Amino acid sequence: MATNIRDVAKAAGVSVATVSKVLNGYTTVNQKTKEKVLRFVKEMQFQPNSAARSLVGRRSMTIGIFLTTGLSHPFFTEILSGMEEALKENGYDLIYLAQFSWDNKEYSFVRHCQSRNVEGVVVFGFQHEDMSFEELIESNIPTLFIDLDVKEGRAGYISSDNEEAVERAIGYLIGLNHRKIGFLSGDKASYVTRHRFDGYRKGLAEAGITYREDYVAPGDFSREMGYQGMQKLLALSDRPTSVVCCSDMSAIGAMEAIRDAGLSVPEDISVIGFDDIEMASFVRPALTTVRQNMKHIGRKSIELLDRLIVDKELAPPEAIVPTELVVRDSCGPAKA
Amino acid sequence: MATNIRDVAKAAGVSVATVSKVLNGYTTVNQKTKEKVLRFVKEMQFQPNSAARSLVGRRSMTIGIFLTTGLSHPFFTEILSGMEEALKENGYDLIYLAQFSWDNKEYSFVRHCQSRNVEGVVVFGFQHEDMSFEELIESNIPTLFIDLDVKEGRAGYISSDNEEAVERAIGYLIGLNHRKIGFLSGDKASYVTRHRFDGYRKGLAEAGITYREDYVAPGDFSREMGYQGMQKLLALSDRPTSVVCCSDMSAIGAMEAIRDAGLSVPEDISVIGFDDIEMASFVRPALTTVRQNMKHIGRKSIELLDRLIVDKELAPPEAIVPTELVVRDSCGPAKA
DNA sequence: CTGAAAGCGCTTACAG
DNA sequence: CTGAAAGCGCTTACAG
Repeated sequence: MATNIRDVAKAAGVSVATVSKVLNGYTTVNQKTKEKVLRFVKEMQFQPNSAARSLVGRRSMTIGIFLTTGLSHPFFTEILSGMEEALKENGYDLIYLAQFSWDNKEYSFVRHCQSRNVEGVVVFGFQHEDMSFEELIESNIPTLFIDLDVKEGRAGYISSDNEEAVERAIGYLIGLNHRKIGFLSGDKASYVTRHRFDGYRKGLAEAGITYREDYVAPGDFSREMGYQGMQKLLALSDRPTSVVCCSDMSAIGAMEAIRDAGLSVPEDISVIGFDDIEMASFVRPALTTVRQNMKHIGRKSIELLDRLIVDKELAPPEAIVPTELVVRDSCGPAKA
Repeated sequence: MATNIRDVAKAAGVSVATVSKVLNGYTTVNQKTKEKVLRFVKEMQFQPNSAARSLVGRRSMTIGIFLTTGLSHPFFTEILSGMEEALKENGYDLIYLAQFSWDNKEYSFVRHCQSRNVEGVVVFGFQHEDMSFEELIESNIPTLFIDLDVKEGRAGYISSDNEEAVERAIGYLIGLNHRKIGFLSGDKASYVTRHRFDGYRKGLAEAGITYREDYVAPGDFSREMGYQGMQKLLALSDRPTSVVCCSDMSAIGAMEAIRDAGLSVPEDISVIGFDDIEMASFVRPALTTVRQNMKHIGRKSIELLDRLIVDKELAPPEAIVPTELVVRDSCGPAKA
């Protein structure tokens, strides 16, 4: 049906081996021959069968993607758009191994990758306790974790600079004379939450403010838990005048709780979000938040993975991406 | 490295052919043999190399996806989550052919599909005028278009019932005594806009209302154009008391224009959106809108495609998915 | 019911 | 510089 290497060899009057060599950039082939072959390749729109190629041990040029959340995680969308660019630039296609599910113990993700001849894997949405990555690490498949600090064998990771981000947010609030600053936590088990919490403590410490446990409300990034967490903070006799949240969604929930308590943002309480999702600029007051450069993270994750794939000796990378504080209308000076 | 069919054949003490046969469900193999083979397959976690499989003409179990928008289209996210389920149920993996770009004339998407041995393709985000689908149609690769009425060869499509949706929205407004109903158009060239416009005219006609060209504002689904389009409508001496929009984003833009003109929703003007994106329930007033069942569309698109792949004789499908009017706070009775 | 052999489309030593 | 041949891991007639 579709043209194969033999067709173009025949058309060009050379052997299959020669066509293969020009396709693979061997320098030993004569310039004239090379040009002739290339002409036919182009004319016949020949594109080598990737299955045959990977079968003989050549590169498959596919990267697998592995998510807890499914492809539809709102957040992942932006990561993807960054990945796309880098994928294209480096010649990869992206394969989503839909067959996999964690709960199926009979099934091995690693085996699936191998059966698909995937060259590398991006992993997103997992926490350490979710599972053991042993099999993946031992398989030696180049792997890049997003937002999880795995650095072992041929696996590295990339994440925002979560600690510095919150530290800076705290600094901003302190500049507005806040001293009573609450923290609306994300999922406790999560890598990013831990680092954001570290940033919180560090920011406080730098300003000489004593850490108060009751100023930290539990959460899980959701709007609902943001609402509930904020209610707890509001119930305090000596309640905070500001709060930094581990996600925009929970910040939005917090703002609702504040409003429902008859208070207002930012007059009574200042709130800072995290992520800068689209909605952050839509809510009223528009949310001041930490912008994560997810697009960059997506692009970089592919670039790092590519290097890991190409260079077998490369030490696993560890990339920390700067964030940006986007100041909008949800923070104001602390009430005296 | 990874175990192959020869390893399990050896372990089970049978020939490679026999292993292959049990793997492929041949009924000619002895029950005992079959069980033995299966035991080793499981024990050794054997998973056949998909490259070798597709090379011999067996199914590759991959579906390609083809988008104008990139994977990160906010809308596509929900479609994907529906696709995921159906992909899993039917044993496919999803491959995103990142290498492709429309502007590259040297490059053929069809050839890329062929070189990847993709069994079917889902196409999303294109309009008729964007390009010619000739090559794709002629290739006879089973194809499913989302939101574009291509039905030819082995290509079919799926879309929401756009016409009925707007017709019903109009009916709802008429029930609120509106007679002056505007239409905020989406991209003129788009399939969905055309059908929504048809629904608009039909809804009007059913209520015996004369169509007025000046009640139709141009747009492109964006917030900005929603804002501008609404401004045009507001400038009319005899302005509409309500407007149905071709997207939630443009409805949000329209609400801003109304507010900026010193009017309010729904007291002065009622507005209806389209899509029911997450933000629709966040804006104030919460947006009454047409909910598209994108998840169902995603799931169904894979199911239909699977049938098309499996049954070579199947006529190309055409699926129209019902919508739902989600009533929130952006519509009220027409002012007398 | 089972297995030996050919072949899918490529690449890569190897010989010339 | 070029090509014949072996082989990647599988499946499928075919013979037994």
